[in-house]
This record gives sequence, C-alpha cells and structure tokens, in this order.
Amino acid sequence: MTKVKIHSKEIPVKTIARLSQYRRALLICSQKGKTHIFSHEIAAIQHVTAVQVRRDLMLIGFNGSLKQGYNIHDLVNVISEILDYEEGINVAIVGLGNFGRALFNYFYGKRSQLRIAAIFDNNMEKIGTEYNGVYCYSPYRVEEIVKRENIKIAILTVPPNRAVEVAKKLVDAGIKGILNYTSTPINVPDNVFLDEYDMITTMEKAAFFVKMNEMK
Amino acid sequence: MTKVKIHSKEIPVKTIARLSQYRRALLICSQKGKTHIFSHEIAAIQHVTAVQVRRDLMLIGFNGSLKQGYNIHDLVNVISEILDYEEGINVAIVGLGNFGRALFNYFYGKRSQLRIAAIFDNNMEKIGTEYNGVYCYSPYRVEEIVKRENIKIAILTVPPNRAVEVAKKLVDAGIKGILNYTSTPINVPDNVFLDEYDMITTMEKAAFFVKMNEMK
DNA sequence: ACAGTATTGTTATTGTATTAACAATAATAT
DNA sequence: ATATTATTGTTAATACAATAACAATACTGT
Ligand SMILES: NC(=O)c1ccc[n+]([C@@H]2O[C@H](COP(=O)([O-])OP(=O)(O)OC[C@H]3O[C@@H](n4cnc5c(N)ncnc54)[C@H](O)[C@@H]3O)[C@@H](O)[C@H]2O)c1
Ligand SMILES: NC(=O)c1ccc[n+]([C@@H]2O[C@H](COP(=O)([O-])OP(=O)(O)OC[C@H]3O[C@@H](n4cnc5c(N)ncnc54)[C@H](O)[C@@H]3O)[C@@H](O)[C@H]2O)c1
Repeated sequence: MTKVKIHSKEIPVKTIARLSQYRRALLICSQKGKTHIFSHEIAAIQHVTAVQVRRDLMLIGFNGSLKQGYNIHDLVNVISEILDYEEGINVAIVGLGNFGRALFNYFYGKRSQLRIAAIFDNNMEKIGTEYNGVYCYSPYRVEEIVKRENIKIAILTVPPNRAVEVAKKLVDAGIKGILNYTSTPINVPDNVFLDEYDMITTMEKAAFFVKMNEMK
Repeated sequence: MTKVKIHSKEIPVKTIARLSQYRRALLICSQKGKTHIFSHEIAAIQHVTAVQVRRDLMLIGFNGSLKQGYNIHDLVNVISEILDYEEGINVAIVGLGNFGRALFNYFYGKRSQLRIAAIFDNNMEKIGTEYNGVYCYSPYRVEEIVKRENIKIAILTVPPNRAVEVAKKLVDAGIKGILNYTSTPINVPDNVFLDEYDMITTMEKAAFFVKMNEMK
C-alpha cells in the first residue's frame, strides 16, 4: 500500500507519516500558548521543507490564513480525525525484558487512544504480576487474551531466537499489526501491518556517513 | 545527501541502507552453513523484491553465478568494505536511563568496528561507575572526553527537555553523528548525521493501517 | 492610494526509486 | 541434440516524491 484515500482523495503514505510528526510539533507549540503557526515553522521543527508541509496540508484539504498561518487547534483536530482510531485501539507488549519495559514506560499513557491492554512474558516471576495496572500473561494464553481484550497491535521484544514462533502465534490469534524490535526479520500476511526497527542498522548508516564525510 | 560515490559510481543512499540489511541476512545464513544464496532468498528474509536485491548488487559491482547464486562470504566482505570504517569508530551513550541502558546492552559488542567508548549521565550515582568496562562521565566533561577518545557518534537518550541543550554540547565538542531517541526534534549542522526515531510515530502509523484495513 | 512584503495554495517540473521486461547463460531433463 | 527451467544482469518504463515556480491574497508602511 503506497497511497490511501481520505475524503475520496489519494494521499501518499509518506504524507500520513509526516502528519503524525506535524501533530507532535503542533502539540508542543500549543502547550507554549501559540494559537497559529506558519508552514516554515512546522518545517523547521520537523526537518522538512515549508513547501512540503503546505503540500501535505493541501492534500488533506486544510486551509490556513494568509497572515496568521494555520490554526493549530483546528489542524490538530483534522490530523487526529485522519490518524486516530475513534474507539481507541488495544496494544500488547510481548516480552517484558529491559527493552520491552523501557518501551512500555515510555509509551504508557502517551496516547489516549492507544491503550496497553496486556503484557505477555514467559518468565514465571512476571506472569500474574501487574505493571502500571497492566496484567502480565503467559504466552500460552495469547490467543485467548488477544481475542478477549480485542488487541490489534503487538510490540515484539522477545529474544531474537523466539521472534518467528511468537510472531506466528500472534498472527494466528488475529493480531493486525506488529512492531518488531527483535533484530530477527519476520514474515506476516499481507493484511497485517509490519514495521521492523533495529538501531544497529541506523548506527551502521551513521558510521557510513561519518566515513563518507571524512573522505571528501 | 541522496547519493554517494563507490568506485566512481553513484549509489543511492537507500541502497546503502539495504546493504546493511542484506549483510544481516547473509550472516544468519552463513551461520547455518550456507555458502551460496539466491537473490530471492535474500529478498524473502528482508522484505524486498529479488529484483531490488540484484539491482543493488549490480550497483556495487558484485556478480553472482547463474546456478549457485551469490557467494555469501565474498558478498559479506564486499559489503563490509563499503560500509565499515576500517579503524573502527567510537560511540558514546548520552543518558543512561532505562532506555539508554537497554540500547547499551543490546548494542554492546555486536559490531566489532563500532566501540562504545564512553557513557555520559548527570546522575551522581552513575558518574564514575563502569558498565561493561565503559566509564560513565559527567556531561560537563563532554568536550574533553569526546576529543580524548575520538568519539564520532552519540546515542542520545536523555530526558526530552534536555535534548536540545545536550545535542548542542555534543555538536560543539565535534560529534559527527547523532541518533536521537528523545522524542524532541533537534537541529544539527549539515555536516553532522542525524537520525531521529520515535516508536510512537511507528505506532500511530500501525494504528492508522489497522483502521484503514478494517474500513475496506 | 499604492508599492512592498510575506505568506498560502496549486500546478509544473525535475529527480529518484522501484518495477517490469527481457536477453544471456548454464544446468537439467527428455 | 534439443527443449525446459531457473537464474543473473541490465535496460527501459513506470510510479512516486520532492522541489521549484508563481499567481493570489491580505496586510503594512509610506
Ligand atoms: N531494535 C533495537 O534497536 C533493539 C534494542 C534493544 C533490544 N532489542 C531486541 O529486543 C529484544 C529484547 O531485548 P532485551 O534486552 O529486553 O532482552 P531480555 O532478555 O531482557 O528480554 C526478553 C524478555 O522476553 C521474555 N520472553 C522470552 N521468551 C518469550 C516468549 N516465548 N514469549 C514471551 N516472552 C518471552 C523473557 O522472559 C524476557 O523478559 C531482543 O530480541 C533484542 O535483540 C532490539
Ligand atoms: N524513541 C523511542 O522510541 C523512545 C523509547 C523510550 C524512551 N525514549 C526517550 O528516551 C529518553 C530516555 O528515556 P528513559 O526511559 O531512559 O528515561 P530515564 O529518565 O530513565 O533516563 C534518562 C537518563 O538521562 C540522564 N540525564 C538527565 N539529564 C542529563 C544530561 N543533561 N546529560 C546526561 N544525562 C542526563 C538521567 O540521569 C537518566 O539516567 C527520553 O527522552 C524518552 O522520551 C524514546
């Protein structure tokens, strides 16, 4: 999928990703008491060009005013209408080790419409314990709990050698999206969203650029 | 920068990023005792098309054989020659909280040519302590230590409200690349590599796709 | 009143990345 | 021998994204 329809208009997926970033910038400015913002201000915060911002906003049909720029409050609402899942969406963390817990603490409560509804871990000491009021279950109960809690998305942070089997179990249970952080690439059916992130890839890219910059 | 020169050929930066992924797949297969691999096998592991793989390898001038595919060992060497920094490169972790420590544990020792040479944290209890033999310094000493240890890249995991000031300090000290995980966008000069990752953006994208898939 | 300025909104253009198409090749099967 | 198959390597075509260009607008200062 490279484009999606909003108001019967085709919107590039990259625009969608940027909208999320724009909203972040808008919320920061809003907290500072700003009510309006110019395209170049959003651009400066999020490392894109002002033209790109205007073009994206044009695509979603949002208009600014010539002298004041864009109304922050309204724009946040329009973006939220596009991005957010009205009834909220339930998320599970699978593998509550050091990394999983760091993500959990960070993510917990940050987005009201994204609820962490369950934790899965096969460590006996963790099973049955609550973290911030979220219950930790044995992975044997994935199918049952995913259905019962209507969980749509999983954050996968189990050890790399368990990634494939656990991912399969999640998909079989009806999970609709996986954020895979386990350095082991996994495969999912077409109708399941998958994103894989590994900081080592980023680090290697960084190292490569440093090397390149020194050469010239 | 969108293209780089390798052997006087222009290589897209996206190809560079994929080479890092290919190498990961190759190393996995190599460990399993495989000596040769087909383009479609690499492709299946890393979620790209076989054509893309062949095209990328063509760009770096690597040839396979018609019936056996690509020699894994040789290909790893060629990719490493392109990506890796011969003398190795020194990295610092700035902000050793839960997230920083999780990344540290993960990254530590994974890539021989990428060494973690220092930790910076302003917590008095951490300063002066060693983690896996890596010393933790006060952020006041950034300039001194970055120069002394020849540190090129920083992993930024301080609290969001400190990100901008700490990043500035790092750049002033001569850092050449920053991996910013602090949800606060920062600005760096053109000659400094910057990558910003926030799992919430990914999560919102995932939620959006789930929503989209349910609608149709 | 009018020139100057800063901004939006949109179209046109350029540039880049991906995909498709297919010739070339070498092994295998008939 | 000859057809069949599976693969590489490369060029051509397509699709996509970013940038440039600029008209339209509304405010400011003179
Ligand atoms: N992508 C990145 O940048 C990045 C960074 C750090 C860690 N990681 C990866 O994240 C994963 C977790 O790292 P960590 O440092 O937290 O490791 P960890 O060992 O501390 O945590 C793993 C957790 O998974 C649990 N677990 C094991 N098998 C399980 C199963 N079948 N079902 C459910 N839970 C199970 C363990 O009990 C443990 O709590 C690893 O795969 C690691 O490679 C990725
Ligand atoms: N991008 C992501 O997906 C993601 C995930 C988790 C956390 N985070 C971010 O990572 C950062 C760290 O998260 P955490 O959970 O580890 O928080 P934390 O509070 O546990 O860790 C922050 C650490 O930074 C240290 N610190 C504070 N000021 C400093 C300074 N001026 N110089 C050096 N060190 C300093 C603190 O002593 C602490 O050890 C936060 O900005 C958080 O938002 C991002």
